[in-house]
Amino acid sequence: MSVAVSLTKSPAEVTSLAAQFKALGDPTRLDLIINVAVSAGAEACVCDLTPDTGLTQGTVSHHLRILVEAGLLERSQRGKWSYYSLTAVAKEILKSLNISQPARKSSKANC
Amino acid sequence: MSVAVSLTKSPAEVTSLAAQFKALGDPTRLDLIINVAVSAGAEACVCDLTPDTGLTQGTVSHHLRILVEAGLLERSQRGKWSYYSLTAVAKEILKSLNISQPARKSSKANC
DNA sequence: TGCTCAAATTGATGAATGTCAATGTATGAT
DNA sequence: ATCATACATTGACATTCATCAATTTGAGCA
Repeated sequence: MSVAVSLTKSPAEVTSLAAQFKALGDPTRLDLIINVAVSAGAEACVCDLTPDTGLTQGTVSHHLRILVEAGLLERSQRGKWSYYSLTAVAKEILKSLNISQPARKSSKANC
Repeated sequence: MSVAVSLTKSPAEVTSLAAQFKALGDPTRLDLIINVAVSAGAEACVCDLTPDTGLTQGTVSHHLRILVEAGLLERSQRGKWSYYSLTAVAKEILKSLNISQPARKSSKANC
């Protein structure tokens, strides 16, 4: 019998991990994630996130979709607004990067 | 005076972090990093890494260069061989992913 | 029923990326 | 000096990607 215990990831795990890294590998998306993390209630809507990026609303929506598909953000629609929040995976990653959520932050709602 | 302490990253830090995530965001490169991590002596040469990828030697060399430029791998040439090993940053990231280095691993040297 | 606003989607475009085949470079052996 | 080996680099090509402008969807309100 083999006593060797593999500490590596399975091919499927590697693929999934790489996809998450890829999603975080764009400065705009990493910034979006961080902005969500430090937002009041740990969630933010597109209209709050868009101005900081200097990009078009459509482009920001596009990036948010990529982050959702990577399993890093969750979308919840309330009324006309879409609120994005961190998934457990994203929280884990940010924690290891020493990006915690502040006790409180001014909620600069724009919409 | 402001009592608020920013827990976010500076723009430069975000850019650098995103670059590292981007480097890890390719399945081949993530696989290379993991293979280096689990190699005997925590280092590996191109001829050992290439067969596992199923890619051309030139392509693997290309990916390794990207990982070096991202600050995730270090290159040290000894004789005809280039040995790649993890940087401190890469070790940190792998540790948070629960990818540790095994106590020992068969060194399947091909060259 | 319209109207307004937030967000998503579509189509287009230029830039970046992954890959290979081929070539170049440097090191060690004969 | 010549040759083989390990690796890096170059050029080409197809694919993916980030972005914008414009349009569409969908929800609440007058």
